[in-house]
Amino acid sequence: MRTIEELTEQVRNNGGKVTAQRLLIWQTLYNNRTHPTAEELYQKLKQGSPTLSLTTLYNTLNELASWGDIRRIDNGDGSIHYDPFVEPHVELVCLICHKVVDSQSKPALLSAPEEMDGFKIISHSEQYYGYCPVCRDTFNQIKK
Amino acid sequence: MRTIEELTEQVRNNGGKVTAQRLLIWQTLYNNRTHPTAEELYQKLKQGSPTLSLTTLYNTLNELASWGDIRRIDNGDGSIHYDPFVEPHVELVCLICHKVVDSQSKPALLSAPEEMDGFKIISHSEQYYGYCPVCRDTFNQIKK
DNA sequence: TACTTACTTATAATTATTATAAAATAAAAA
DNA sequence: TTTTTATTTTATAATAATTATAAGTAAGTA
Repeated sequence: MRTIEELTEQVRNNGGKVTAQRLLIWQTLYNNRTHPTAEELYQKLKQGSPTLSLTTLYNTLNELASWGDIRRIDNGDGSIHYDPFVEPHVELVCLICHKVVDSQSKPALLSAPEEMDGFKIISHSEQYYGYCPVCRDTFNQIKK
Repeated sequence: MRTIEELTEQVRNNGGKVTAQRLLIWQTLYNNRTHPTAEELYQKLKQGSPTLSLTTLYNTLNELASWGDIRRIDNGDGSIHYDPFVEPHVELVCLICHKVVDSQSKPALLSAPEEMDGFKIISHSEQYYGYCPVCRDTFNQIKK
């Protein structure tokens, strides 16, 4: 995710307004490595800004996602998680409890091509699907 | 996705029953490369099996996902897409229209480690996020 | 064939996300 | 500074995907 200053420029360059709500949401996401959902962010943000609406939060998250500053993670628990850490990294996805964990392993590719099959590429990640330490026992029961 | 025979064994080995519904759903997914949603599958399946319920379809899809035979794809359009093609491959994700396209490019890693950070690994994929050919014009407007 | 347990169905409930329209406000213009 | 205007926010309502429940059905087994 870019810095607050760069995001400010991004909004201004497109005729947008740098509102208190946008700043608050940006600051809460910046350097956050916890993959929060919209609802989790909302509960946290409401403490400092009780009138903030969920719609605004969703609008701001969708906007950041369209710029490539955050990424959506579907971990299968019914709500979308957001990840402001968009540098190349490895994600581990549990097939049973749906947890998504950032791995400590280095990704195989450190840089992405600028273009692929007509797509302009902004970021990338590697995902490994399997059974987390907690669910490995369950795995032994279901994967026979 | 494993073959129908292997899935049959999988169910039987766990005290399950190979029902007409499971077979029908398995057969429809096998060799399918279109990333269908539950609803899309349901419309198709209902033609041959009018009393099939959405609940059964969801149950069967979740079951296949927990075995690693299919993978969930969140393309941001509000419903989960399912991908029975779980061999290593590259996916291109558009940040604007949320389309997810299988790339023709070879993945950087052809095989996954058996274990990573305590996870038992079943499959993996590479994802590249950016702007698809259709949305690249929009990109020029929003990414200033 | 009959029994047991797992599965399926129909229905209802839940919940995440988006649409809408009025009110508020940031930023540019006067 | 005040005014203006377009963008944004808010509150509310609507939508739609997915899951829970409970009664009925059928696969596998003896």
